[in-house]
Amino acid sequence: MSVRMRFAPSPTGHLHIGGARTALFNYLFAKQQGGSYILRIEDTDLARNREDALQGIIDGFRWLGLDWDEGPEMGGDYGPYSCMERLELYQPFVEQLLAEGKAYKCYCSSEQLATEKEAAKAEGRLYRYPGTCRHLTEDERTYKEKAGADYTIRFAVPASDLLDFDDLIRGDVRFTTEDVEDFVIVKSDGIPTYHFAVTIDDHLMEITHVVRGEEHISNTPKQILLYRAFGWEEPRFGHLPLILNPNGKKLSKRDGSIIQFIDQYKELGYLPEAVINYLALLGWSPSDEHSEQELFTKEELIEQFSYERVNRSGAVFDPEKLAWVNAQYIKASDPQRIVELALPYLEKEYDRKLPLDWVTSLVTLYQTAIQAIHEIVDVSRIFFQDQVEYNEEAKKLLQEEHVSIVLQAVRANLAALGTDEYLAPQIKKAIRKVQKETGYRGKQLFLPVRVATTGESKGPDLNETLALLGQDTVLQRLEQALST
RNA sequence: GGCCCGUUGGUGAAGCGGUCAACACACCAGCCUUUCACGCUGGCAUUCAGGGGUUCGAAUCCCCUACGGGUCACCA
Repeated sequence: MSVRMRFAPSPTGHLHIGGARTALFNYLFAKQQGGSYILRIEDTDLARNREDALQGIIDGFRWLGLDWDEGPEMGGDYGPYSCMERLELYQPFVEQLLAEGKAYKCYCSSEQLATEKEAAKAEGRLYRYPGTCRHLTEDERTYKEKAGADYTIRFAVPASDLLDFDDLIRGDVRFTTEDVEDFVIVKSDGIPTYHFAVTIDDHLMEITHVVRGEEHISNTPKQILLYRAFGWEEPRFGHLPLILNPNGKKLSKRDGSIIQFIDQYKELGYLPEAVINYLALLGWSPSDEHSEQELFTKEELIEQFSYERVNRSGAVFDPEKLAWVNAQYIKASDPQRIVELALPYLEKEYDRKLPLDWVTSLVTLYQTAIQAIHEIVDVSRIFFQDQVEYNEEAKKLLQEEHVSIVLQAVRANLAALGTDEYLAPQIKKAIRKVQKETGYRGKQLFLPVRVATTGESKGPDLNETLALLGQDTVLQRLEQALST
């Protein structure tokens, strides 16, 4: 039987790193096994569905390169691929359960249930739905029915029974039916709950492996109960460790401690292959002969991935390591690609078109210095300012005794260069000459020049910087510094 | 609180009964570059949450305790 796996998000918001990581760990295995990868939308919560969320998720998937074989925009033989389009498909299964006495109508209102819960809580008891409507007499039932009371449909959980499964990552996990109450499978608005829809969908779509976050581990017994009620073969289940924030807590949507949405990383200028690479390492590690490798192409990940090597404990998301991975990819990239990615940031910042060859030189200069593309803006400010701003530290440095001697000599030597000679190699020679003339070298020589022309005490290769700045600008800034 | 899952350095982790516990990020130091960054080299867990076992031998197997996390919805 061929492997079929799915990622089934609810369209409630942007694709976040936890979801993307789950999607990835499904994708890698499906691809490795030559199976199918399905994207399905779990949109049974009308109140929380958001119009643009699906598009956001699709965009995120496309950007990350997680191509799906079936699902939105792709179609497939097992469609449709969202619950709300599948509503009529669930109906017969609900009726079957009802007819077989494996499910029943529950007329308890949510207010009533809430009150019972409150009471239980006040008494320090833990509340579990007592099965009130399960034991209704025929009369009571018809009465409620006649009154037109709203109802949900609950699954009648059988008496004590072992509910265990062999988790792909954790091995044997066991619950008993005592642990689960008569849960709702159809809400009072007639829409199935997640538990119900997901198992019907997984079965109908012939999903072979259900891999999701650890928060679903305690939902698994409910789904197993459903598979058993229908006499269906269960898929393999697997539960991924949680991604934690720096405080060791599960990420919540509003957690401000880290950037957690995929589109935000895109906007900041992270490369999709870097995000994939980092996410893969969050919970998974390569085996022996690759144990020291940190950088993996998607193809390598597909080849090497295995659930046996997925960690069982939660992983703290480390933005610094992600940044490092991203920097590795930026450095290794074709400069042309980085230029194309960087150009929009610069043009937006300065609201004008910039000459491509000049930007190419600029970006190339900084390619090894940035960890994300957006940094190009901050780092290259000096090339866009009319005047250099000297901060206190710079001013102090420029006051040092030898500085004016150095700067005057530099100015003279650079001014002596013809316009067509004003290139990095010639500039280098000119500065070397200054060293001979003044006797100053190293830091004493370079720092004043850098500070005078850029206002910064650090930056990329000075000769290249001066060349790109242009002769007029450099001479003018040296002038400015000398008169400060 | 019940149930479930987990616990190797600040972080990601390797390790799967046998010399001094890989590697990477971060951090620190040095080298390189006539400057900064990049890069390179070195340092950074006498110890694997704690305590008991089992064993000639345990981070690795068993038990207990502690701690952390997840979940207990007409949300997914």
